[in-house]
Amino acid sequence: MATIKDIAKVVGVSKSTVSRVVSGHGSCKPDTKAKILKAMREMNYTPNHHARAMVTKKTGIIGVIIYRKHMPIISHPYYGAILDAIATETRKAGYSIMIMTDDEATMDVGDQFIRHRVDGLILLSRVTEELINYYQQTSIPFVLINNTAIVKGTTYIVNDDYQGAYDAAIHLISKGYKTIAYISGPLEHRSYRLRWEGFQAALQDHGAAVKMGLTYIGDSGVETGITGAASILQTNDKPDAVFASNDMIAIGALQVFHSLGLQVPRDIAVMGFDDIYFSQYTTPALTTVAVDKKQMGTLAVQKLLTMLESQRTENESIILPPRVIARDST
Amino acid sequence: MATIKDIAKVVGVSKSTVSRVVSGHGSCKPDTKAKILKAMREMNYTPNHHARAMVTKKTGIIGVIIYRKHMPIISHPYYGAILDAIATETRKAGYSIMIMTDDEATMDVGDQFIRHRVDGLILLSRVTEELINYYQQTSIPFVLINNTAIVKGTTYIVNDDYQGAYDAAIHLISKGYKTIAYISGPLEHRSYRLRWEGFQAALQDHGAAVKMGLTYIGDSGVETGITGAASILQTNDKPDAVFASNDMIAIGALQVFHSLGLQVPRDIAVMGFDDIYFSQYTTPALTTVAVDKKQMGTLAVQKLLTMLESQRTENESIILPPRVIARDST
DNA sequence: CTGAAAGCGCTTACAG
DNA sequence: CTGAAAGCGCTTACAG
Repeated sequence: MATIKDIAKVVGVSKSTVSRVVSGHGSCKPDTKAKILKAMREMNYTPNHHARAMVTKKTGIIGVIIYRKHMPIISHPYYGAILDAIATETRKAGYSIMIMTDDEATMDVGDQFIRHRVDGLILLSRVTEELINYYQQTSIPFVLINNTAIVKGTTYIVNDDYQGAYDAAIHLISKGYKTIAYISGPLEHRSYRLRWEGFQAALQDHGAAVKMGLTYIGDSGVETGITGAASILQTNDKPDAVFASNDMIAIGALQVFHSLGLQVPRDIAVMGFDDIYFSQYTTPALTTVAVDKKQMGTLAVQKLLTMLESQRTENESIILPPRVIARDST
Repeated sequence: MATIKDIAKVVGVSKSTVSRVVSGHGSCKPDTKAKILKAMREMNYTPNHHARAMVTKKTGIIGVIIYRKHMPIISHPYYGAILDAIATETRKAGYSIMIMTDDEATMDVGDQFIRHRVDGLILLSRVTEELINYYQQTSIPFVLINNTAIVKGTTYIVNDDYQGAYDAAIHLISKGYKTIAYISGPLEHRSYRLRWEGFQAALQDHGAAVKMGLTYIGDSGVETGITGAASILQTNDKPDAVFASNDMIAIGALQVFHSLGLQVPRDIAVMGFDDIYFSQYTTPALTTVAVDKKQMGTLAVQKLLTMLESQRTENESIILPPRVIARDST
């Protein structure tokens, strides 16, 4: 692989001069510049990023960590959509991304990123307080997306989960449902807890019209929807609607009802949360609360880039407004 | 950030000695080793990956490029699943991955990876002959997954698309369907072309029992299924089954039939290809041909790692066997 | 077991 | 406009 030194020798100039034309910093006489450019092309020169990173202290890499309990994760319809936005936005800004996933909330992926001296970090999902404290003391700038824990002094981007669930409940109530069951993801996670609280608040505010059915709390996957829906059906007080705290769960519920011969929404309505890609293609199409996943990813890199430019960490909390999408399952 | 030099000074030894204990190469007297380790911990030392890469000529990074026409892509249920396997397997081997996507089949993402001096590359999907030639002359080892073009001298991993489509047709025929329509992704891509050929071959081999319905060729997304299904329904000779060359297309078709009040599979059967995660949750659950996406990703990194260890590029073609998954849509 | 030296491929003041 | 020098943080023979 050709180096700056090789091409300097061929052209008959110093490495410094070659470096100047390669990087574009500093001036150079037009015709020697032309000669250098030509040699670069002929010798197939490509700058060594590591050498450059060593001296400039900038790597142009931003690390992305997804902490989550269960695989698969990159392809996950929620996080994957955020990743897509992150990939697009970083690329636009000339940065590269390095992605790591970790099922345990450990620090060794963080350690990897420190070794690589990434310019900044974006952390998704199960980011605990302990983890945040760890990253804070590494002094590398980071922004959080849909973090589990809130720690002050950090910049994070979340969806307004409380409001979204509140709105969802209102939607259901306005449709005339009287008994609403609730299937939830793990309440340790901020988002599921807020959804749960927002939902309850709405029901309390409309106590006369509606009552809470059985609540089933499980994991965040389809299986939870399956077992949850099954157990809900066994109560004496059968609900006429079920709210699932995410679309995966809702999809599981949909399947159970279908296999049991129940008609959705006639026999029982189903509503989800997140608006993942496939929710529009379920049968019936799923009513849900849309989370602006693209915006989350895009804003995260923009905020991070701002921090990198200004050389200092901000602490800003961005709470994105959700939106009820009424489709055919309610 | 503490360097090897800092800790050498504190402990009172040379950088060389510190380097030896950090890297584990070379010997060191137990108690000076202990002192060094202690200092490393106290000073929060983390090796600089770039400095190391410079001298060892190994970066421990493998680049992953997904060439595809349309976004989103990381979250794509087919490629995302492969990415998950790649992420898991590389991590297991102590490598990091850097992911880039490109909607145009250009070389500049390749250029980025050369700058980073990645140890190897995994290229997914729309990898044209031109692109492969380009990567071959960079002399960086790579393996292809589900590549568009086949170029000899390369290592690639594909699904046996011909056989899968053949088997799919047999499945449909054995179920007694008489007229089968076909909705296809772009035939420029090897996989769609082979699926198309395999399907036709099976029909020819069983000419007496079945005939081909309308063929609709479009893109690879859900919309193609929607427009394709709609146009198929307008033929005089209505099919009693439709084969979609991927699950996304099948899902689109399913939706159209549902919205038109047709019962699947009673009025018309639908079969897909790929077995993406959501296919098991459609209504009715989609009959499809499973592609071993996890295996594709895992084998790709294993093959690449072998090449890296042996210091030479292999050329091996791995054709994974597909498997018909009969569910409720046929 | 340990240190001095050279070098990986670049950039960045500093002179001229 | 251009070059010599120092340095980024490591590793790797080579001596001792």
